[in-house]
Amino acid sequence: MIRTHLIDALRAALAGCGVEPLPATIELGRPAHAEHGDWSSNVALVCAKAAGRRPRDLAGELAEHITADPPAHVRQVEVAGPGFVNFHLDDGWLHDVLRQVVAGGVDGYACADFGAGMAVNVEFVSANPTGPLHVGGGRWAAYGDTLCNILARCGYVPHREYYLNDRGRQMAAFAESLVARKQGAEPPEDGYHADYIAEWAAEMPDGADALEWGYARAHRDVADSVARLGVRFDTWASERALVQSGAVAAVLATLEASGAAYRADGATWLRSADGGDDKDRVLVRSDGEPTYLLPDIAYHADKLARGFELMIDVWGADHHGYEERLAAGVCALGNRREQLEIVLGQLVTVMRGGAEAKISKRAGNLVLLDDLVDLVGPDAARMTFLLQSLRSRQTIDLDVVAAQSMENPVFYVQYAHARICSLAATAAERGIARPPLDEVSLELLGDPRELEVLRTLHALGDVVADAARERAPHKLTSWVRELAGAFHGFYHDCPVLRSDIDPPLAVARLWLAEAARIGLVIALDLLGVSAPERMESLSPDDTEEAAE
RNA sequence: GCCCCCGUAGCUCAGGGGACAGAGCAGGGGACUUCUAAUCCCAAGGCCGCAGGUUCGAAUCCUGCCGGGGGCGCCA
Repeated sequence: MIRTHLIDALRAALAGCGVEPLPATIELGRPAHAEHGDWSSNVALVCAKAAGRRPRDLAGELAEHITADPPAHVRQVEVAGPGFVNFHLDDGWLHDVLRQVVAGGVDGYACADFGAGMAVNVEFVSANPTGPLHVGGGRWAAYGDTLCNILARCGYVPHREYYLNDRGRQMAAFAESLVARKQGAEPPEDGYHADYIAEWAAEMPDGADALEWGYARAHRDVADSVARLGVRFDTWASERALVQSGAVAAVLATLEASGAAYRADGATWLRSADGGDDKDRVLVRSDGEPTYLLPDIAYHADKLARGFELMIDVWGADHHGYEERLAAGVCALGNRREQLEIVLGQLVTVMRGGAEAKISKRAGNLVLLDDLVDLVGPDAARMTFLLQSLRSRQTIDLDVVAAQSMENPVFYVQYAHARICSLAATAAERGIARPPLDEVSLELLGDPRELEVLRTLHALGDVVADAARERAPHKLTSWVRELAGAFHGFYHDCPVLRSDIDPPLAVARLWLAEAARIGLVIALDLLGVSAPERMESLSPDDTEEAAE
């Protein structure tokens, strides 16, 4: 809105100054420092060379043009620094933001449509169905689910999928380990030695097929664990079903027929080196068994066959080397490289008792996602995973997390929401209703705290869009913490229902709080964190007890 | 040896071409006759790993080093 108007004004000014060709995009940003105005453009710096003028001179001409016929809310246009054009606006543009937030509401504000209905398959977690989910799996669960939420808000149609590697060597080793424990024996050397195997073996009915029973047990366990984080998969895709349907064999035949696969040394190879990989890779071993690669290619072909235009796979960084060979296989089937996008996340390191707990299900010493959720609750657990970029490694020290769970940023944000609800409830008790927005004197909102809330709310649309484009949900986490901070500051400095506050100002502030509530709910919903109406888990008494 | 990620305040991390680099936590000092102090405010804390390069402008992009993590199988 405001941004488009300013950019249009800049474009018109550039044309008026005889600059051509006009730049394809004109950047407009919010300066870090208040004295640089509300909005700022570097367009004079960017265009100066092509326009044959000094940046500050060009900026000055632009400022003159715009000042002659300023867009709505523009109070002053000035040149600053090396040649920035800075816009100083009146507060009205922020009052417009309040109106936009309220008009859009939880369902309509900060939505985008650039996804254009594209069907996107997002595959995440996909841990082998041979045991409960490790803490690290929670990172992928929280990330993938939130990414889907954000994509949906931008017009994509996301589909949450979990790929079950439900056949092959790992499943066999898992079943053998269950059988061994059931008989009171040690699992095989390369089997699963973690404690849960013994527990599950004890649950397993006599005469049960260990592989089938264990598979179902693990599948259910994983589904329950992610459900506690609010994650529900649309599809649990089965590798075994893919093999049994003949899809894997069909893909192999297609690859061989097209010459993308060839036989050598008794094995069947994919010409992945042609597709950007370091070297060719084995599809079928010389003993006739397929490697993981072949079913994976078939699986991704299957996703496309199901109508998805884009596949986003969320992988741990330890699978990094696998990306190019899979892409080579997918492309060898005639698909475009852009249809497969791999998001690599750095692994979670789990600490317990001062030592690193291993991730391997086989080695034991497992720290489960359920353990973390038991310890801090689903909201804090999910927020913890969403605090950081996937690019940086995350260390979760269970001892620290437990000790500091009350300091988790999630409560800071939830408290802001609870305060707004409490404010609304008190207003209702006192019979103070919010009149329709167009009858409210929003121009009374001019306190820096009030304006900061509105400025932050304005940014939400950009934050959501950026988070979707960059596959970076943590940007939303950062934003919602900012909004909560802005609201807490407002709440502290700007009384609403106090007797010395004039009714017109009180209702304007009530509407401001409502707008903040809408922003908080949008972001918390996207993050998959609850927005409670009151905070009950910690009373002041508990604080004192906790301090003892 | 090659490939990917990271290195920013004491700690955990944002920022990933734009102006004087931010937040939380820890530590120091202050604010509750209240709409919930799970809050707010002030002060302090930085060769943005190092060295070059590109640019009007580099924490940000490029190259090379150093340090940490991960990966380079007819394993999964």
